[in-house]
Amino acid sequence: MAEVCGALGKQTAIARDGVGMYLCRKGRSIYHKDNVGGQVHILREGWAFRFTVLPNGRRQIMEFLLPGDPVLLPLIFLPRLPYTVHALTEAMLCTFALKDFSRQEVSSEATRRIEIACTAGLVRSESRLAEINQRNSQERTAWLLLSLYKELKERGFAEGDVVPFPLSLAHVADALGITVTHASRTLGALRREGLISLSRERLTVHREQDLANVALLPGAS
Amino acid sequence: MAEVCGALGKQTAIARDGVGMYLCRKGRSIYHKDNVGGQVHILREGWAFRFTVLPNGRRQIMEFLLPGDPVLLPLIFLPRLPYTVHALTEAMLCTFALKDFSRQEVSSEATRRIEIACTAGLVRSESRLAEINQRNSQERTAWLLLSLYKELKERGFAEGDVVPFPLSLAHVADALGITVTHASRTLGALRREGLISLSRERLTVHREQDLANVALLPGAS
DNA sequence: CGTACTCTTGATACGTGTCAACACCCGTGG
DNA sequence: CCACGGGTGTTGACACGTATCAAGAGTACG
Repeated sequence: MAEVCGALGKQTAIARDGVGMYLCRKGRSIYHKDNVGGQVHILREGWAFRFTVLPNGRRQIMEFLLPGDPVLLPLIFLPRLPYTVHALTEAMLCTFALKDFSRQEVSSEATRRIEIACTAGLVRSESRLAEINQRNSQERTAWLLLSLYKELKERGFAEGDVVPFPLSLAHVADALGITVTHASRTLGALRREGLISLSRERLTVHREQDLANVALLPGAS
Repeated sequence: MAEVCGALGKQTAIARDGVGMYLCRKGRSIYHKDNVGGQVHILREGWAFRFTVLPNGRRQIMEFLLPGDPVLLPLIFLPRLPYTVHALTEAMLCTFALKDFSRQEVSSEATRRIEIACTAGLVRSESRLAEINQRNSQERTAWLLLSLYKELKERGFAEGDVVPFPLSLAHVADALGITVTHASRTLGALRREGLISLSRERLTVHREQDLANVALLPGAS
């Protein structure tokens, strides 16, 4: 279990004793909101995304999950969560039974790390409300691209200023709350301004600082 | 401390030994995002709200806090939070030092309750992204009024179909990500349709079911 | 070689923001 | 007591951003 808890920052986990591991096809479900007593996963390879579907049929993507991310960590504290998680690409997952996280199984120090990782993740996630809700579509789009770009770069998935980008326009649109059509126009504008390139699942950020300005991010001039 | 932990559901806390208690004027700050090592509060009386201000100057109100709510409970796990909390009305707060929550001070059962309350609060809060981002202004407004109404009713603050409502238009607008002007129009429409009345800090919901329909809430026909 | 899906682009309608003016309420100070 | 001033809510005219609908090009895949 030490391995699991060590992974809760943003590093890759190492699967070991008593721990399952499986491959999930692109587009398949990893967790469904009607599940109860699910397991906690760690995404070893590939991408996933967490979303809800509203009564009116619209889908809100809350978060994209990258290799190394825990999947639905709060399940440790709550028996069910109102989200569904799908694999965005082919994904390799390792699984931990919830009972392995009981007080008897983990040290007080490990519990503390789990609490912190879980809370920090939710706080960051909640902050997205402000990032999205108070910006127009161009700013939102720039914000999404830039935050994925920076995260991927930090984790060593970048080659120069190029990062993998398996999202379709529908994913971008549903994450930002705009239509596919408009997402296309907005991305087109960012391209035409020479800020980014985006093709064949690869995103290139040509002028990071300018993109940050468009995104209205702090640290921008 | 048993009292504190018992209060973490949605009940009112009872202040006791070693616990501070103070009055906060309307509009004054309860917690500022640059604080470190703050205290955990429970809102005994009055309302408050939690928000962030973006680099572009726009304010996103994340949540309104009602009597009985813990204020920034996650401070137990994280040294600082990127939110500011202001009193919306005159507010009575009771205060707990963070060290009172250390492992030595509280039982394992109480720790568990805190973890659950903290996580559940953040999950609900994160869900607001979908509620807001995927709805138009009329639906958002109906949703906000209805969720406050139902919450207040559950906690016994209603007299019939009337609940206290100390929010100004600016609060509504900043919570929903629309302008004050437009919030006024939207509320006007809901009034004209006979769904609600709103005056002198009192909200009346005349036809709850119809309001739920407008809000696109589940449980609506 | 189709067939379905994704992306792009255009024309148009609608929702929301912006700016401005004004009414109203309320606290303040003359 | 009244006059003033600021904050808040309402309404109108207009501009702009985004959705909708439709068509077509590009791409993946059987």
